[in-house]
Amino acid sequence: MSPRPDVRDERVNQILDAAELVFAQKGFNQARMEDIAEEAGLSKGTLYLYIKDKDDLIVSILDRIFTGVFELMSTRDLAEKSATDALLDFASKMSHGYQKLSRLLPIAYEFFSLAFRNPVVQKVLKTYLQHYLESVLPVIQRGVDSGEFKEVDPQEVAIAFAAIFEGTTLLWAYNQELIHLDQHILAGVNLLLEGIWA
Amino acid sequence: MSPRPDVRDERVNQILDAAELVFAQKGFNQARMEDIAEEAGLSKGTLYLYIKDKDDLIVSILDRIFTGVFELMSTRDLAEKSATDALLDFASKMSHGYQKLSRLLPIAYEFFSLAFRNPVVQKVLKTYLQHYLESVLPVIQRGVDSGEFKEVDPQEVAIAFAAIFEGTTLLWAYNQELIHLDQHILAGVNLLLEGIWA
Amino acid sequence: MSPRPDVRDERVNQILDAAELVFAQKGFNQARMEDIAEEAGLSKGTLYLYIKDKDDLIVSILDRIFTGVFELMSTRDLAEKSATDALLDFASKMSHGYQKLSRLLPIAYEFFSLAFRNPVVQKVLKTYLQHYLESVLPVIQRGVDSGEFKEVDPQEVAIAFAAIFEGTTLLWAYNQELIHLDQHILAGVNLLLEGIWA
Amino acid sequence: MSPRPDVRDERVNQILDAAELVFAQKGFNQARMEDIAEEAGLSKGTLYLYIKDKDDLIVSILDRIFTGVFELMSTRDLAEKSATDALLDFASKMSHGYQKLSRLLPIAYEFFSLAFRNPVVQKVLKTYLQHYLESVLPVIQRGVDSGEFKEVDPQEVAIAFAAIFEGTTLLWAYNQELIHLDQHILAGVNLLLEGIWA
DNA sequence: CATGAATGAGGTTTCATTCAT
DNA sequence: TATGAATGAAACCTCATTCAT
Repeated sequence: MSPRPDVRDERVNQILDAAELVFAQKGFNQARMEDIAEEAGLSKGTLYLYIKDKDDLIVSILDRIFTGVFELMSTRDLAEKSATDALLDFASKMSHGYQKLSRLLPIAYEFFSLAFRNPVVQKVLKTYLQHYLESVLPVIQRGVDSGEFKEVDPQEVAIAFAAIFEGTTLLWAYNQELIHLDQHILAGVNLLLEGIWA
Repeated sequence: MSPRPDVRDERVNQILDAAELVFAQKGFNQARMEDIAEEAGLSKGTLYLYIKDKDDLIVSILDRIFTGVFELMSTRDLAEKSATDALLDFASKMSHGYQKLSRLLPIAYEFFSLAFRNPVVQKVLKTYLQHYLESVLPVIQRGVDSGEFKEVDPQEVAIAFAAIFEGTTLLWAYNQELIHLDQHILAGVNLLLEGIWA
Repeated sequence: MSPRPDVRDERVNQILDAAELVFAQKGFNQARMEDIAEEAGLSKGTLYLYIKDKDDLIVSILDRIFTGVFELMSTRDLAEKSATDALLDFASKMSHGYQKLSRLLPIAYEFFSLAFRNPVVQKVLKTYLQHYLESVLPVIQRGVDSGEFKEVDPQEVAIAFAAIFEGTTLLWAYNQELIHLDQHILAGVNLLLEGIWA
Repeated sequence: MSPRPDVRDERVNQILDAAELVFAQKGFNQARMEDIAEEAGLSKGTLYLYIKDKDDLIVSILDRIFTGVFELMSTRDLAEKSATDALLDFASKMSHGYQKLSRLLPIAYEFFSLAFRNPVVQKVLKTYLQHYLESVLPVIQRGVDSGEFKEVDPQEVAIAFAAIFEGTTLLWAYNQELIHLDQHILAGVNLLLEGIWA
């Protein structure tokens, strides 16, 4: 309808794409706004038509990442399966998702570090954990209720699962020769499942 | 040779202590050399008598940390116990060690992030994983050999254990209200053990 | 020639009105062209259809101001009065005029400052003084010639009058609680008149 | 006593001298910090060891100016003279002082302009007027009390005197060919005195 | 051994101006 | 005529590092 289709969303994504790439390559502080502008195919000044400042890029990138991951964690279609299959499916989806996001790992750890002194970042991460638990806890509870699992504490199990995801990813991050992300996530998950089967 | 031969070591540790503190509080990039000097009770110029430059502090701090953690991982006294008890002991020691190092977590994640583009940091982290595996693999193997554990792949189990350590720590890092470091590490380890007992 | 021949004048005044307001509020350098555009209800780009550049606004505004003040200083109807009444009338008109222009004072002092390094501005101010003297000198001379005033130097008196106007305004500019513009201008003028009456 | 005599005061004055010069030549906004550094014979970075930021220079310069002018306005030795002589002496001192400060006039008017939106600057100017009145009012009152002057309102007279000082200076600022600072201040003051003599 | 004054390269951000639509 | 997206020069300020004392 409007003469020029709204260019803002396009530009913002263009800039966030570029920022992700440059941050991953150089780290947040070594990344110069000019690098990002160049990578985005825009000029330095144009960046500031669409973002507030450099820090703003952090929150914007986090938002985009988690929006994607939250969709990934949707458990709509897990209800019909056994708890075990639902967890395995979930694990498989997460492991694929993490692999696709792997280019963002350097950024991720920088942001984790930031979370210790930046309340906004901290909040985003807390929300992430919350979402995760809301997705997984009911499935585990269902397994316990149905007698498929032992009488475990669902929250402890959910956290152990999450630890396997995050921990394996972290190990993989610093030794990609020794660790194979989906294989070792799957192995870890299976070990946990062995531990909770009735 | 110099009048007080160990004034150097004393000063270096003084500086690294200060750097750890300031890095943890402000992050590597926001930390000013002047902050570190002040925290160390020295002057800016004096710092440069004992360190090469700011980047040098990263490697020096990592070295100090891992020297400590490596001692922690020594398995000298694990040989006489059952594999299960040995792993539980190990887990308990690690969980305590991590807790003591928790003030360094913000630095740790910054360094993980750095590992993606700094070969020296990467090497330190690889060595760490190597050390860990060398400590834990024989214990697991012993458990398998003695029939205490199922016929699992020791490396997969070792990595799952490490993932529990690192992953729980990471989760704790961003939600210390929900996660209790040693309780949830212990829970995770127990779940894994349940999964591998014969 | 163009469909609405005087849209240009209308737009230019629209822009100068906006510029006066914004300059007075923020000062010349803090005023952004965008602020002026917004205040004028136009777009940034449109401004440049009617003005050369930001500096051009200074001269245009000065021109408009002095055109107004020159009309104010017209002494057409002073000829029939006594020199004293003529001067009092003149003072009263000026004092009213200054009060009406008071919203422009912040700009005025910025322009005075500019006069020291901008020849165009300097010329405008010199012309202003010239105009003033041409209006007032004959009246004073008439007062001397008619014996209404002592044998004073008309130029010295004219300058003292001007100093009272400008000086009181300046004092008022930085203490509007203590100084009341027309009251203190009138008081000053009366003191001067007392000094020159024969 | 101390190995290096305190260098701070020296540097600060060095910087303020340079800033006055550069501000007077280019105006506050056109003056680049680098210009000031160069003029001061220091490096850009060194400036910031001694001043907070560019704005800080404004207040510091004002402070230095007014400290000087306040000393000028001291009326210690005016008590023994007739009120008329005291005022003439005062006027003469002020006129000399203004002439010496004339290089700062471009700065002064820029600061006057600033006063409209900067409370700190406003306060400095108000204090200045206060000081002035405290110096001059008692002298005028004495003249009234002794019968040397008519029954005038001392405050109105004081303000008229100040207006003559400030107004003549302003006129001189934009036409130094037509106006001669001390001659025309003296003339103005004499006219006022003629007006108030009993 | 220790100091801290001085340096200056480098990065973020702003904003006057242009021009395709 | 009017727009507003895009540009890029320019300037403030920081801070790691050096070196004379």
